Amino acid sequence: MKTTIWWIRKDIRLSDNGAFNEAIEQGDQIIPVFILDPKLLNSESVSDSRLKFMHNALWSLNQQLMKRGSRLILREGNPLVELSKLVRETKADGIFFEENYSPYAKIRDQHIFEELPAVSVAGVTGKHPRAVLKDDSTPYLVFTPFRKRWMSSTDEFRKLNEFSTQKISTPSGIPSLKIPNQWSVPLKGFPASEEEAHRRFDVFLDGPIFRYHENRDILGADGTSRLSPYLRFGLISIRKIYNQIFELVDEISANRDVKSLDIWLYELIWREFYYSILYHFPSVLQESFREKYRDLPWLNNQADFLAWKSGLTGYPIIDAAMRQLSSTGWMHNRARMVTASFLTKDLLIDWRWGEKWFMQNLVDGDPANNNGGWQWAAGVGTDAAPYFRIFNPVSQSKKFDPNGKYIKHWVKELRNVPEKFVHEPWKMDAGTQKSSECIIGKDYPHPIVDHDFARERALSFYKNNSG
DNA sequence: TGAAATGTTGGGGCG
DNA sequence: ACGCCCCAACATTTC
Repeated sequence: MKTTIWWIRKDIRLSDNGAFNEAIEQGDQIIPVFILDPKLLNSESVSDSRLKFMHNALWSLNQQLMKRGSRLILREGNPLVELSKLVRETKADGIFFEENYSPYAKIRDQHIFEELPAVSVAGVTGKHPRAVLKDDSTPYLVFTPFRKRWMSSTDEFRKLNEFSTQKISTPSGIPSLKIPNQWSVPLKGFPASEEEAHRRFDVFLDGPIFRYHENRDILGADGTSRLSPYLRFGLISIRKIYNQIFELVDEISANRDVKSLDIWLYELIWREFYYSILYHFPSVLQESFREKYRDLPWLNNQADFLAWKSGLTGYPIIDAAMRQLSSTGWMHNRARMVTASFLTKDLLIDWRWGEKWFMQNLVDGDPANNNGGWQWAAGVGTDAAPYFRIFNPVSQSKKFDPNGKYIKHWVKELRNVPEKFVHEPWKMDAGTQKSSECIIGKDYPHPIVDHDFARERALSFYKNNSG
């Protein structure tokens, strides 16, 4: 009788789960365990929404396990200590888990490999970071060639390990924390279950994905998949997503345009790219990838930072996005770029401050992608936007929220402002301010900085301070 | 996955 | 009819 431990981390699902499958293959009895790691949970970069999403996901996984005659073992503490205890208690022969790429995870897992009979299985990304390298075996630093190499073979996505509804045998009497009832209360907007993840993906494939190219940047539209938190915690397998996409491409390419599918696929490959960057260059979590931008003398004005966080900058598009983030834990990707550009270029605040604030609020916050996005926006990372690419918050607003739908949804002070002024309300004359019940400086702030001035300031800041 | 500044072209008004 | 100017529209360069 062999007993195996399935250690659940960023793969909270049963279907197409390599580590789970391996544990099932090797063991007659399976112990599914999740370990609450105080090192991670007490970090400054945890968000309430993300924690809640994770709790919901674990609750839901436990329901699925119970239906199959098993249950989730919940522990709290140092993973090495807890796993060692669990091995002693259960006489388990092996521990199986999905490989993770963050610096903390790599070191943690290294110790576990040294002390315990542990085996890891790749799965966070469709392709392992070591599998997508230049001809000289060094990692790609630019997205487009990375993508081309990544795309050059996709055969490995043709097969999946679908998990049926078979029974799972789990021994009784294994000590476990009680799963709090609270964990069943779903997070608004993102109910966390494997079923919901698959439902969302199916809905997206059924239509929106074909309009993704035209709709994805429209802030007020529902043009994106909103799968990010599900991918973040592995409620759906990325390999399954690639499998379905490539199947769909084959199916329709004869008679329909696949451009939209490609564009969405590119976004997923950005995810692969940033996991690869973090894997090969773990220090990006502490400093700019590009050395010449490591010592920029950021202004770091606390009042400006507070205005940005609270959505009170006086630029409607920025404020709408920042309020969407703090009230829902999610922000449209276009808005992430615009707000990140504003913090770094217009306010000259250290990109790491913004990165941390996003981590503290995002339901999908993940170090690899969040860091990659911020370094890109600040112009200090791999394949970053050059520093002189500065977003204009007004033209971005006019372009991607043409009728102000997104702005008016999140910035109620502007609800009666005429369309003509919704992107730049400070241009309203006194009469219009009065009739739209939006006095600038009273009901809604003046812009905290003049963009034309800020743009020039940013250009000389980067130019003069890059070593 | 930018936007401003600068350059070029061509049509139309006008003397 | 012609030259001149203006400027919108588009293209290219620059930050």
